[in-house]
This record gives sequence, C-alpha cells and structure tokens, in this order.
Amino acid sequence: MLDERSRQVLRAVVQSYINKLEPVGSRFVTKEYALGCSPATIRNIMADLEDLGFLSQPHTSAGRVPTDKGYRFYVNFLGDAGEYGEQDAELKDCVCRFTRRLEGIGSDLNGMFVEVTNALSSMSNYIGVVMPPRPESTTFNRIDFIRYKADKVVAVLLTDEGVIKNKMLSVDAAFTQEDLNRIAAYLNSEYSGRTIDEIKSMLIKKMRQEKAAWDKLITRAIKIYEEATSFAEEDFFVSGLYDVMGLPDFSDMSRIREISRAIKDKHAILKLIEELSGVSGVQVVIGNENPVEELKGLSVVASTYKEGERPMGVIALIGPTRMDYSKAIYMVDAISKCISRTFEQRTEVV
Amino acid sequence: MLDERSRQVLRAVVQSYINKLEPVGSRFVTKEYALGCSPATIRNIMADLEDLGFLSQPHTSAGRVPTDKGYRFYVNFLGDAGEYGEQDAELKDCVCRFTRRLEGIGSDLNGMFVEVTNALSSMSNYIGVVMPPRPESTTFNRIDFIRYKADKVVAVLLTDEGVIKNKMLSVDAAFTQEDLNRIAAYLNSEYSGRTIDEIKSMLIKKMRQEKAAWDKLITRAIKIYEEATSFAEEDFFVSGLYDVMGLPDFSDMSRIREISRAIKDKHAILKLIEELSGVSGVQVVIGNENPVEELKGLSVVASTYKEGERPMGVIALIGPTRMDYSKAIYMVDAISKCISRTFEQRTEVV
DNA sequence: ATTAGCACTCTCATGTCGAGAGTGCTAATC
DNA sequence: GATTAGCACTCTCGACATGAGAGTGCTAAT
Repeated sequence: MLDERSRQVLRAVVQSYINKLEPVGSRFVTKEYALGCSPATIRNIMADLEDLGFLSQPHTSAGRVPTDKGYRFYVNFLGDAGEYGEQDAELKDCVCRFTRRLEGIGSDLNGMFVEVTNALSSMSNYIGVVMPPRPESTTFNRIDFIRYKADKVVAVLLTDEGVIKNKMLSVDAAFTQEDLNRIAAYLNSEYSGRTIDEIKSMLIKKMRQEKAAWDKLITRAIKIYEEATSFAEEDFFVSGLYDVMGLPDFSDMSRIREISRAIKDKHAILKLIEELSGVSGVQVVIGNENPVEELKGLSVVASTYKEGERPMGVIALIGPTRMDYSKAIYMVDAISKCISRTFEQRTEVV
Repeated sequence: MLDERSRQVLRAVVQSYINKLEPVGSRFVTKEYALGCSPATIRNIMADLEDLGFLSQPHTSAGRVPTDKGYRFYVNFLGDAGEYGEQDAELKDCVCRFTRRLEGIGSDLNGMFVEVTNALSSMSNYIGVVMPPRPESTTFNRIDFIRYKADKVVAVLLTDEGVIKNKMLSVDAAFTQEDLNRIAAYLNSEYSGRTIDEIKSMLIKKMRQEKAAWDKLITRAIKIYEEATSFAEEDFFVSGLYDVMGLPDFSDMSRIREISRAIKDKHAILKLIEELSGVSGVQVVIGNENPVEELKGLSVVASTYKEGERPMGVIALIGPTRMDYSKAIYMVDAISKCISRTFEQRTEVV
C-alpha cells in the first residue's frame, strides 16, 4: 500500500507530533530520524502522503499534522504496541506493580474498579473508564433483605463477581423480618448461579404461567426482587478529567467543557463503549470515526475483560486524537488481561 | 461606620459587579442607581471607599472592583438575603419545589445527598458540596454480616439517619453464617441507638477491662466491627464543577485546574468545611479569608443541618469571590433547613 | 531519483496609533 | 461647605503595519 520509506516518514510524523504537539516539518524529520535523505525528498513524500489523505497542513506553510486516516494507518500497521513495554521501562514497571496489587485486592470489585480507573488515568494522563459487568453477564450470588424502620427494607445484592449493590426500598409495612428472610431464602436457593437478567425474565415468565394459583410469598418475592434490581442508571467508573485538562490539546476551555458534559450525562460514553464491548482484543476508535457526536475529536482505546470466555465489561482510555496510541494500547491491553486473570483466580479458588 | 450614601454606592458597585463582572465606573452608577447625584460625586465617594479598602482599581483608569473587605461588608451589612426569595420568584419556586421533593425521598440518605448536591449546583451554577453526617454524630441502627464465599464477609451498616455503608471484609475462614449472626445480634442488641464513635471507644474499653476473661465471640465481634466501620476516607458529595467552568470568572484554565485538584484530593475542602461545621446559621468565607491555601480566591457559603439540636453535617456552595452572595445564602439557608426538617419528620414517624 | 537553491506564503511577536472609558483635580456653583 | 462641570491625564484595547522565522513548492542541476 505504501512503500517502506513513506511508511517511515508517516511513522516519524505521527510519533513526533504525538510527542511535541507541533506540526512537523521536513527538516525536522531528516534531523531526528535518520532516513538517509534530504529535506527536499521528505517534502516530496509528505506531499504524496497529503494527497493520499494521511497528512494535512494547518496552513500553507506549517509542518504536517496527521489526519485521522493517518493515525489509523499508524495504529493498524506502524504501531509497535506489542513491544511498547520494552521501550518505556518505567511504565512497564508501573503496570507490573499495579497488576500485582490488583491481584491482592480480591473480591471487592467496586474497590478494584476504582483502583483501575485511577491507575489508567494517572499513568496515562488520559481519561480512564471502567464499565462494570453488565447485568446480563453478572451472576446472582445471593440477595438479602434487612428490615429497617417501619416501611423500609434494605436490599443487598451480591454477585459471584463480587459486586455489591444495595438499595433502600419502600415496601408496604406488612413485611416482618421473617417474611423477608423467607423471600430471600427462596430467591437464593432457587436462582443462585444464574445471571441477573435471566432471573428477571424467568420470574416474569413464572408469574404469567401460573398466575392465579400462585403463592402470595412468591408474588411478593418477584415484586421485591424487581424493585431491588432496577438500579437507576447503569453506572461506570471515570477518572482523570482533571489530568486531561493539563494536556496542551485542551488549552481552550470549550473543548473541556464539552467533554465534561459528555461524561456527566454518561449517555454518549455508554453508547460507544457498548458498541465496542464483546469484541476481543484492543479496539481503537480515532477522532471522527467516533459514531457518537459528543465524542468526535476524541479517541478511545478500549478492551473487554472476560471471565474465561465470557465477556464481562470494558475498560477504556479516552484522550485527544493526538494520543499516544502505542502507550494507550499497551496499558489497556495489559490491565484488561490482568482483570481477566483475577477473575480466573477467583473462580479457581471457589 | 459608613454614611448612608457611601453604603448605597458600595452596594451598587458590588451588585453590578456581581452581575456584569466588569469594573464599574462612576457614570454607570449614576445611571443605573438613582442616587441623586452626579458622577463626580460618586467618584469622590468611590475614592474614599478605596482609601478605606472596600474597593480597588484593576488599573489606574478602569472602574472600581470590590475587595474581599468590600464583599464582607456587603454580606454583613448590605445584603438582603432574607428577602432574596421575594425578588427572584423563579428561584424561590425552584427551591420550594425541590424541598417538597426532598421530603418525599424518605430514608434513602445517600440518594438524598446526591439530589441535594445536584440541586445546589444546578440552581446556582456554583459548586455544590454536601458533607454527610460525621461518624461521631451518626447513630448506629444495626449491622449485618453476610457470608460470601470462603473467607469473605460483607458487612452492611445502617444508621438511624439512613446512611447505608457496606464493605467487603476478609476474615479467617472459621466463621459460619451462624457465628456472624450471633455477632451481629450481639452488636445490635447491645449498641443500637449509640453513635458509631461511642461504640468504638466503648468496645475498646471493654476489651481492655476484661481482657483475658472474655468471650471469644465478643473479641471477634470487636475486631470485625472495627474493620467494618473503618471506612477508608471520609467522603462527601460534590457536583457542579462542569457548570462552574461556564462562568466567565474561570475563563482561564489554570484556575479551573487548581479547583479541580482541590476537589479531587478533597482534603482542603474537608478541612475548611470542618472548621465551619457546628456553628448555626449561614457561614460565609470570602476569597482570601479562606484559611485553606488551595481555596484562596474562592468563596464558600455554608450551613450546618441538624437533627433537632444536634449538628449533623454541612452543605455548602463554592464559587468565585464574585459570587451572588444573596442568592447563595438564600439557597443554602433554605435547603439546609429543609434537610433538618426531613430529619425531624423521620424521627417523629419512628 | 535525488537534491540544492530560491521565491513564496503564512504565522507570530512586536510596535505604533487612535479611540474609548474612567479617573483626579481644579474651579465654579448652589 | 458640599456638589458639580470641565478638562487633562492615564490606561486598555483593537487595528494595522512590520520583520523575523519556519516551511513549503518548484525548478534546475546532479
């Protein structure tokens, strides 16, 4: 597709633009990257690359800047993410230390996710995102109900993966703690090991089938379970907005505000990440490839973590189009694999 | 201290600076506020106010801008926060609607706090902060332990006020659910109604006193309780960082980044709010009065909410020095009172 | 095919200038 | 004696010009 030297030039431009954030000129390329030819030659090649849509010029006489297509080519064919760790020993070290720590955290998934987002963002200076396991892939472990004051019940939901969720429910006052225990016992004995969503549909089906002839307790159980598992909003973990503000890419406020808004209503990110979930390997979405309006102009590097073969959730880095893809890919890959590993360990032990 | 007309001028300057964010000149004052005298007179008065330290000039020939001292005088003597609601019917309406909604939320304190921060920030465009009740003033209602996998236990802590906290504990594998139930039953029967901190010190004392001759169960109970109530970090609720970025005061990035950082490590805010807590009525800290380095240049309007006479926590608005104090004071006052009211209702019902 | 040379273009920092806004001071006025 | 009108003065800000610097495209030579 591109001859060797053109590739080298493209790589040079992408890499030095990522580092310096300044349009890169032909002279600079010859100086920093020993390609064995003069600026003029580079200029010709660059002109070709521009015609092909890989590079562009901010104005007539500035250096070149990669286009989305340029980044895409770089990521697909020129990146060396696999060996990134070899070059940046410090980062590799960080990641290693972190993965070891993660393995020590054990079953407190919420805690783990917080750690992961923080690690992602602080090591990369981009925005770290972690999507916890989706309800259709979380396995119900047990639910408990605690009576609290006259008409309130606290539901505590545990999953095999370790996510704890709790919710305060308003119930009609007729429930005693005894009732609640029976409901919980019923749900636990009957449904432990299935996914949250499975259970939901099973319960609904059951209710339809045997409608009238149904134990009062069970109808109650269904109702209360439904209320307990309807968690307001699919939540995810974010961190690093503040670090990202330090990047020179976002020196103007308006961009930042956009991003903040996008993250605040979560909708856009959720949508994007959902599209990326399930596919294995690291996914990269660059700039305007982004299907979601609010995130155009940002790049996303994401990877799905799994329990065995079952995809659970997604971790991602969101940064400027000019992000250090090699680094990001390396990190996301390493950490998602690490998360998967902790899941395996867990299931082994139990 | 200041004759009537000087006060009027000071008020005029503060108010129009708050609205316009532009240095206000003598001509403008005579036009907008009918004080019955000419620009020249105003100039003289302004010069006096400047000598007294209430106003300052950004440069020789710009209008005047209030100093911290100026704002302070305004807040103390010129504000009309009490009747603020009369002027801004829309806001009053908002606050009313919101308080009514709050009363409907009931016992889900966490949910309530989220609502409150959101309301604070969205109605004011400043940063809303809510400090939940401190451990020394939260009343233990009950604790439950749920056995989860081999060596993990989930502790669920409920307080009278409705705060739910849960934590996954690693315990030695010897515990059966029976054991856990007995421990919980012991703690619940013995200590329900006391504050979290009281209980902690009581337990420690007990353990010391009767050291050797102590039921194995109880020593375990103590250990497990301690672990369960040691919550990593005193947390509080924040919202509105993104809105505040829209304010012209923060058009330069660096300020925003500072603030973000301050909020991120929470330490500074915690420290400040703690200093303000317990005092009744609305507290105002203006700009450099702020004892905490990171927050200098910002103003804080805070108020303590109570259960009966016992102070529970603090709500606050953080904004630029040039914030609309009357409005902020009105809001913080109204909402903190409303929170207190919901506490009363709750205790009545139970 | 590559390269040296050169004219050309565009940005950016700097400097100058005039308009506009607001002040301080002085002298006149009520 | 307080207030006001008038005026010179100061400072900011945008518009405009200028020149240095960086980088290009093209052409002719290698």
